[in-house]
Amino acid sequence: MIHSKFGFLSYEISHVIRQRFNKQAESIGVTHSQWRVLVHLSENENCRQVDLADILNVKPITLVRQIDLLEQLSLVKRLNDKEDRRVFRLKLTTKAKPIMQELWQIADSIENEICNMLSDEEKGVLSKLLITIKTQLS
Amino acid sequence: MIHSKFGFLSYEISHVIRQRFNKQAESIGVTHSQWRVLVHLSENENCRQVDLADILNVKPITLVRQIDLLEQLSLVKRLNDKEDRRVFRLKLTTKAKPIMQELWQIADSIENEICNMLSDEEKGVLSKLLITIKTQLS
DNA sequence: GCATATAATAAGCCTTCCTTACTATATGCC
DNA sequence: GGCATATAGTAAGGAAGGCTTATTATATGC
Repeated sequence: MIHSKFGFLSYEISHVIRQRFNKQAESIGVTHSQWRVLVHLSENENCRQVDLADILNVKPITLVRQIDLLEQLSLVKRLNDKEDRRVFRLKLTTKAKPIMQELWQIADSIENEICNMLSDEEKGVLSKLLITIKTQLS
Repeated sequence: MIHSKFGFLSYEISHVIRQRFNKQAESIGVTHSQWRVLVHLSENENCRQVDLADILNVKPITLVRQIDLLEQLSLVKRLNDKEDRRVFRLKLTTKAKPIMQELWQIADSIENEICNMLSDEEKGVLSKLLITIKTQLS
């Protein structure tokens, strides 16, 4: 039955979440995908584009476009690596910090809506199971 | 912590699943999104485009393009409604049936990979929680 | 010092999604 | 009957996310 397929369920859920996020973050000018880049970058500052693309599960060329946009928004900087002149090291700008806080607030508000549907225990179980899957998928 | 956010987790998981599905279904010429249309249509045969768009959580114009493509592949037919000349009723073609079986097999194989990561009990709990969320989200 | 590998990117394409605006048809109301 | 309003589908056009293939510059291994 379709309704018990994780593939479908996780898609349907993340689809709705993405839509809500995009709507609320529209005024900030950052999409859910771009926010995903920012978040993973903030956890891996100073990484190379090729590393971040790998973390994000996209091809390097896909990330190039996104970094281009984020650089235009002055949220991300490409810094030359001293040891390897081919590579850029990625950094969040100081301007990015407060904007990311706003984005986290949006994410939190959506997250809270979902959390209200579950008990504390259920929340814990769900997180654990999803983390298990995510870890093993990559 | 990012790693315990359902929004992120469900996205990351469905992102990987979508990629795998698209790769395996490439030879069939159907994307994950198009398959999503087919599945929801098969559960709501003879519905109007506007109804299906609503089910899929997309705007009618978005569905128009997808139906166009699926019609080109001879997987879906638009039938005139006798009572309301503005509407089309959507149907899967006979050609769609075997192709959907192939697609279900791909989906099942991906699903099984995930299921192997969990115990039977965990699977049941996860389904239940995700269904709770999905139901309340819409 | 040459062959091979790698990082970033350009060109160009497809799909998904949208906003806005149009056409045809239904429907409610006078 | 006839007009106002609502609704179903779609054209036009655009943004974003994703890709393949090929190019350039630089590293690196032999």
